[in-house]
Amino acid sequence: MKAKLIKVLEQVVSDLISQGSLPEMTVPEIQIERTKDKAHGDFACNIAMMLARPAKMNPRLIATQIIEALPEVDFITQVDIAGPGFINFTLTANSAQQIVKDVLAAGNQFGRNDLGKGKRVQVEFVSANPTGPLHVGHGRGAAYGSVVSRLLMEVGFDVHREYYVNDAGRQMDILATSVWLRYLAACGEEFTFPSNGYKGDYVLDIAASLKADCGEDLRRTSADVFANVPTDEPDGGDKEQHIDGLIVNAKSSLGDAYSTVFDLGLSSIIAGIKSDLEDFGTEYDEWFSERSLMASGDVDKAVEQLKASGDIVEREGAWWFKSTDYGDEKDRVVVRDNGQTTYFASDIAYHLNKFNRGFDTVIDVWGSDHHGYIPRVKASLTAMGQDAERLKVLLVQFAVLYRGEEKVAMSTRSGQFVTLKELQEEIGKDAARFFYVLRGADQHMDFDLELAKSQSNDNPVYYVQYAHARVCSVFRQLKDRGLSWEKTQGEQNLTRLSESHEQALLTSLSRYPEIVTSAATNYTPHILAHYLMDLARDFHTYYNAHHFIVDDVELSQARLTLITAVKQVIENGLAIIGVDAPDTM
RNA sequence: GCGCCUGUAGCUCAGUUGGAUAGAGUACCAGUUUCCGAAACUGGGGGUCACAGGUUCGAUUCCUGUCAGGCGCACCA
Repeated sequence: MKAKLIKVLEQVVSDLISQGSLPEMTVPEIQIERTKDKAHGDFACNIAMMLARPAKMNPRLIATQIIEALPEVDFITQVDIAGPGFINFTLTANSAQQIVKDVLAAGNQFGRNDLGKGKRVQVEFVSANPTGPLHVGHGRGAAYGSVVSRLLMEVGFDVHREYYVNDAGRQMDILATSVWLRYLAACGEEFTFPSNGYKGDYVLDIAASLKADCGEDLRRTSADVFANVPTDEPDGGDKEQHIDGLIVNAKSSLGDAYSTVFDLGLSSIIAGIKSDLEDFGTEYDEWFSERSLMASGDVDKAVEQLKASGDIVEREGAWWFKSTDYGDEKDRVVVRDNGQTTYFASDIAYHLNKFNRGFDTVIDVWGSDHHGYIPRVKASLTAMGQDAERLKVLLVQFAVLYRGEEKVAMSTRSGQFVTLKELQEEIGKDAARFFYVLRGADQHMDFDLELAKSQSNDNPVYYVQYAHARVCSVFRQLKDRGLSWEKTQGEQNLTRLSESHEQALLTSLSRYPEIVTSAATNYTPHILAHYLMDLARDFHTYYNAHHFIVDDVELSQARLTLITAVKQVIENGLAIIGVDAPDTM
């Protein structure tokens, strides 16, 4: 309807210009928006005010001319001038009611469109290091990434969801060594656990299953394990050198068996992450391994390509990517002087790999602490002849955890954190997802655990779910009374929906497709969550003001038809967010 | 010091891409159930949109500066 109106107005303005009623000028893009206040009709247009300056005419005068020249439009009943020169349009009652039929006809497809035209989009999100279970900080990225993915599917993109597994590198060696040390302790060896090792309970669990698998085959004496290892930090040494020394000893004394420990640690943690995400309503199409990227030679190839183009040069024994040539603030090391490639080298290869897989758009969802990383990744893509604009990095700000007034410190290393699993068990998947998605991603978020736990009934998600359950309850009541809903009869009597509460609901329903499109194209799931709360409120208000099962059969059927449409839209919206729409609470 | 994000009601946050009298939730106060679920509804108070300039018909929104908070500035990942 909006688009139709815009077309009509464009025609009118260009006619006025050719008639000489308006001077020659370039006409700005015509915008139609929904009014905030019902007194201003349903749609408003500000074109008269936009034209006032170039035309050097009074905006109200221009508006008058436009209205006079306006042809009949079938779904508009009234056109007014208001304020400084707004043109307000009021819809006919018929066109407002049409939305109910549209919703019921489309069912769970209502809200979908083909804006994306099947273009392929990759969304990579969470991608936390597999060195421990996911914690609540990852939850926000998981909720955000998965809802953005679903929104993009809803508007017609072919979406590929991916988790990048950082299964290479030093952190993984620290994990493997931590597991082995816990295993040795379980075998009876006595020593002080390194301050920089992973101390979480999950490491103990993995060590226990290692012992169950291998018995004491991997046992070495603690004297051997700690031989020639620099002292740890608490003893006046360096914790990094201490743990690196332990890694070296682990690799040499275990030999081939080291990979047994390493792989058990990795696979245990990945399995845990997968099941935590699944429980959290977050699915993936692919788990992409960093090691596979190295094994395939992609990392070396990417580095060679950039060496050939002169973008990677040797300096002080290391190889540097000259990202300053592309606007970054400093150059970045890709191959260290010890010959090892950096994480950034893998990332260059990974992003090239993504682009080569033929995605039209590549989306990375990152924690905001990685924002400094964007220029160098884009720079590397540009250097390799790719269009860096195709990469969109969406930053998610941190959720700061509180227990009441007290801030919760989180560290994977010390093992003191609240896991995503724990959060789910405390407040449930639905509440957690809705809560995370309720705020804009670029908004710093305070997440008070006490509040989320103790007042979980006040969580907005229940408000929306309750609206859905209430509709279901009405239909249970209908059945109990031996009555039934006749869709055809209801649709024929939609003109009976004349109460202000009903008008408000019709307007809210008609907004849904625009909300989905806007949420998807702007990557802003929170506006969908807010919309659902608004719709639920409109429904609850209506519920309290009017009865649906009434003696007037035609009116009753019309109302039942309306609330069925409301139920459908709530279902569709909640499905995108990944929250259940229960029939009873 | 430089860069990114943020600053809106006591608190947590929206604000439809620059529009009309800045809105919700929560908290507080006062009300609403013989009737489809009160996890609901109705009403009330509460604001220098951090501050100062600028752009224009019009600024919470865009630009500049100042102040405040978060994060980042490794041959770590």
